[in-house]
Amino acid sequence: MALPSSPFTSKASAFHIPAESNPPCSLLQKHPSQSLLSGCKNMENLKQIHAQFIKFGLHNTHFGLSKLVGFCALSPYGDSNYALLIFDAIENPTEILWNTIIHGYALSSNPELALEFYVKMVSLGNYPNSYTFPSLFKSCKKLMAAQIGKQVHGCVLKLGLDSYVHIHTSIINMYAQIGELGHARQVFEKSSFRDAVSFTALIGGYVSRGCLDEARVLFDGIPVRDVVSWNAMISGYAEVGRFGEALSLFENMWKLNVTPNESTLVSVLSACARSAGLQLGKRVDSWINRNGLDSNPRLANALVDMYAKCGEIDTARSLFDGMEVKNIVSWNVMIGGHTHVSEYKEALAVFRHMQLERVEPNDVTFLNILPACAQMGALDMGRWIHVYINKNCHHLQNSSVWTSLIDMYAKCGSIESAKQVFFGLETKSLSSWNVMISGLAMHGNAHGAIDLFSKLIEEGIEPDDVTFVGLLSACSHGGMVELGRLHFSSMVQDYKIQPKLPHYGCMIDLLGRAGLFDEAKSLLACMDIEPDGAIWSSLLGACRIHGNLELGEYAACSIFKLDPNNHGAYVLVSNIYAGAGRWNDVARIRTMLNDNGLKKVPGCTSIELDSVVHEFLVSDRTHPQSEDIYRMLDEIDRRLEMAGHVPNTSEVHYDMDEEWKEGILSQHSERLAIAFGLISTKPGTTLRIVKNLRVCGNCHSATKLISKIFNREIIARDRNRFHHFKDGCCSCMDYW
DNA sequence: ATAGGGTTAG
Repeated sequence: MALPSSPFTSKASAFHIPAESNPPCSLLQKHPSQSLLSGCKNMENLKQIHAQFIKFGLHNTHFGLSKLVGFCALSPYGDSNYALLIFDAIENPTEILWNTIIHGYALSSNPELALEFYVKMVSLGNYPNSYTFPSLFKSCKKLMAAQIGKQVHGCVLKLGLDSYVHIHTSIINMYAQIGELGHARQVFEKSSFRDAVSFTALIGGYVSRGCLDEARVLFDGIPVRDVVSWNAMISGYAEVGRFGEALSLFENMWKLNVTPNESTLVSVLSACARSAGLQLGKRVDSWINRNGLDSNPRLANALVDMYAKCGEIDTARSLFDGMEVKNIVSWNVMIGGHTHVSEYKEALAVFRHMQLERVEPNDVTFLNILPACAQMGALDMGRWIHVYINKNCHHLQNSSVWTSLIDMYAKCGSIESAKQVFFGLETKSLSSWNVMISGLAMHGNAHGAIDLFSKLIEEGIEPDDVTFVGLLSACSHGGMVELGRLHFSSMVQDYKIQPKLPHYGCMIDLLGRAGLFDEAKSLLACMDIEPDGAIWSSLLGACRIHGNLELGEYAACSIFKLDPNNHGAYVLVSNIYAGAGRWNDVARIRTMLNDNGLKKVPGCTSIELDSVVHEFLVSDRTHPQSEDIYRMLDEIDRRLEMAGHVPNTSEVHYDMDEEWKEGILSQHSERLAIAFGLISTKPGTTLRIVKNLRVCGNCHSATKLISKIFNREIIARDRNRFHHFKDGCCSCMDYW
């Protein structure tokens, strides 16, 4: 096999190469150390190549140095400090070297250094040329420095360089992205040549302002469109949620045989993801496979996201599991995918996996994982994230993360920690006020929620509809009829906020619980939207408390029209019949339930221990420590009995609560979780449990006693609210 | 040899 001849043997040695002159390129391009640069993927490698350059004397040539500096300054694998090190050692850098360094800084996260170096370059007597200015405009754009940009534009005109196509386009791009669309348009129209690139630069300005129709007119006017023009338009439509137009444009592009590239496919898959476009998404997937692009990390991420958002979580998961290289986006995609379809346990598992692989989470990770912690009551995990953020994210700008943290603490039962985060915030976003108010409401601290609302008003912040949901639910949980009415009418009259379903829901719940059925009915009658199942359910619940048979039947019928399989409604209406002694009707409902084969949502309670969430179903024996748990259950029963607790077995026959027919009361899921908590934690530790259904009356009174007997604070979240059990009492004052 | 437009997760 013939080896390629070295440029420095025989023929090459005929050339005399002076140290400071540029040798013929043809020779150097063939040199092994030269071709190594194009395959260089990290700085270690670069330093070896640098050594080779020195060995062959290339470090004395501006050509060789330009190549080295170019890699260090421009490559994503480079290192601008190393570039500067080489650059500073050069006695008289050429314009090319200056341009390379300036370009490198323009691409970096410190684009102001590009401008600094430009000033230095000129002050040392070098002349900027057509290669210098595009980097300067890019820097101005990144810095949003309109004034400096205009000054640099002035320099270009003075030097007569404005007709260079690269400069011309970078000026349009700068003005377009900096909010000076008029200037961009002017430069564009004054010039004699307009190609796809300059068109697209201008289009970008319209797109970033959301002016898609103006952008489209320009796009349609491009003489010869290239793939980037298509991408700009497609991603523009996708960005503002005009998915149909984004996707039909993509179909057009496909028909015209323009080959999509990575950017096109990423934008299209994201549009599919956000518009449930599974069919097209699958076609794109198979195209990606056919063209061997399936190992492209960005495309793989986009595919996982698309499948997850289109409901094919299992396809998404198997793609994710099969990915050889996972980056932070991959993990976030996957965690978000599970959260999106309410698979919170899976989301937490993926996050734990990510921790084990030592992948650093970022703000998007937190925004995806914190709601899963909140849902599952995974307080330890939530705390870990909070500590992590305090330790590692000093420059966290994303206020939503703080809001999510407050929400997580509140929903995990740690309202004190929620308050600490909230009051520690320097700037409080409206959402942070909102989650804090709802959090206090959830915990039954109605006065706290109402006080906080007053504070918000005092600070001159305008509340929104979400604020009022929290406020009204506080009134409802606290049974504050007068205040509820007041705030409801103030919302409409003073703040011009149209009540939505949740607002009506709170009011009807409030009025119903207080037995004010006439007022509840007239509110129902004047609603401008159809009441939903939740509203009828709270009315039905109120009817049960007050034994209102007639309205209860009506509410139940309304629920069955909307949702014939609503198990809870059958139970409630049956309880109303039982209370009125209408045993035939009780039996009739029970038969209906059986005949319809209605499956209730099984009651499930979870408790977190050392960042692991343990879930229990009624009479569950699947837990590895089941034996110990049941031993503890017996102990609890024994001590409850000693304390005089009488299980309400006589009522079980007719008072069908939500865990009706699920067997022995003392094996309800919350009892198992509490028993597990008691044997797994040190005496005195607060137990936090999360139940998916409303807590039953029996367990409620039992838990009150347990808190006293075992001297434990027990914080229980049920479907509606929190119960803080302490010293034999519950914070809900038996009102839930 | 160094220079222009579009790019993903919430």
